[in-house]
Amino acid sequence: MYSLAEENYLKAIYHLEQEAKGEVSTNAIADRMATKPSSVTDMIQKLADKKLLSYKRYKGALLTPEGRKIAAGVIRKHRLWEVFLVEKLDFHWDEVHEIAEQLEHVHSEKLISRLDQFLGNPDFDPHGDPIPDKHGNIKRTEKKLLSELDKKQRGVCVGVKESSSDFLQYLDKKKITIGTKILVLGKEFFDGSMVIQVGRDQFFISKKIAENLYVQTN
Amino acid sequence: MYSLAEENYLKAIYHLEQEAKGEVSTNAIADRMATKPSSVTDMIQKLADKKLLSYKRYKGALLTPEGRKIAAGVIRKHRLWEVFLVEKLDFHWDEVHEIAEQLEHVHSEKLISRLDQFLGNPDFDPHGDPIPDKHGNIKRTEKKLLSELDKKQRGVCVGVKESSSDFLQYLDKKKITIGTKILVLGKEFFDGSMVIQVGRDQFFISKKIAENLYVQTN
DNA sequence: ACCTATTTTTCGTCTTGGCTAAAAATATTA
DNA sequence: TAATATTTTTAGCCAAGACGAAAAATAGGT
Repeated sequence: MYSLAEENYLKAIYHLEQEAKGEVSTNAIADRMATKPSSVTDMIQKLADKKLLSYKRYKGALLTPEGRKIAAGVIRKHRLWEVFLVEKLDFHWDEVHEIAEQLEHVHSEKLISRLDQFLGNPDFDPHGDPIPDKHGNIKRTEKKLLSELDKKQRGVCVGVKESSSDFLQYLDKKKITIGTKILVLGKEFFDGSMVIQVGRDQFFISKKIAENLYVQTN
Repeated sequence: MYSLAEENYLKAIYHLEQEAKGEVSTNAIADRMATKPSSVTDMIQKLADKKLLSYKRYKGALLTPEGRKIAAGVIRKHRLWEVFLVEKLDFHWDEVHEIAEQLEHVHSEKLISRLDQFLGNPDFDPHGDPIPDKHGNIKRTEKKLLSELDKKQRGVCVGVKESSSDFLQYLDKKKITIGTKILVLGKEFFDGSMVIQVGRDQFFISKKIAENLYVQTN
């Protein structure tokens, strides 16, 4: 059984590995966890002793398969609880993160498998992020950023890159959610802005919006 | 926001106050929490500083209204989560305690009020214990021990005193659960044993069983 | 290659919540 | 009431996880 602090470090390192592909630096971990580099060094040495990651002084950290499995387990729990909060307790998708941060540390294999079943074995969380299975494997989809689409292409919203409250509320206002179909009506190459169609509405979106919305094209 | 340790102390003291009516001794708290008296002294001094309980050296502890409110809040969460586990995730009532011990420390007012609503605002947990409302008030029922009933009296099972796994499994085997109607067919004054009727079955129960089963008579 | 800036680590310290051993207060019993 | 037993507190210590300051290693620029 791993401590809350250990689980949070593993999770953060897991995410940083995905984003950066390769060793994760002490500073990067400190930034993401809002802690100090010296604290990070302490902890990654401890996690290295426990064989959850490999670490050479000054060279950054890389999760071992065991460490990765534990991190994926925490992320699995986090995302399942988010589904629960949104689907069953009618929370809005921009208010579930903090609560899931707490729920993800409840230890019970049986609880999480029952929860998974209760929710209908969902593959994605309310933000469109994939939920690892009990072995830590993730079903990856071919998703791209809306900004990568060209004029007249269609896509289905499957997630967001940024998930700040402001951004999620913007999407809500525009009636964009997971599963929403989007058609690109026009694209301005000068500033990357677009005009898109959502349902019967047509409107303008900035490059910044388009670069933070994942869509699936089929 | 109170720490996990603080919440657990408050909860333990709350329960001991109910059972013993009056100041709670250092040793009693240490026993219940499987910790040492010296640790208890440290913590109750800390809680007294925070005005969550009143404490005079060598005289035991008594919760303040504020401390009692917090304790009741933790118990409310514990019991609501137990209902969730049994009603929604099909857990057996003898396996939910440990999980609820973890879930009860998740902090979110909104979560717990939504959960309450989702569960249909239950008044009792799966063991028949009352669930405090959001203000910490408990709806007490006139429950008595089965052992207090006389021959030919009827009662409805509303809870258990002991909730050991062995006992709960015994009840399960005998098809006794919350809401089960019980008729006392005979009572032996020599050893306190009884013959009771449950549904179409009639069987013998020992004094020990009868003293650990709460019933409501009406 | 050298000097400087940045990153990372080490070291000593802090807080929380435990513990043991010993001292102090209270309770009990002769 | 005096002696003893029990309970409670105090004091010093430990581990986890965080911090800042200073030292060490690496990276960059010339």
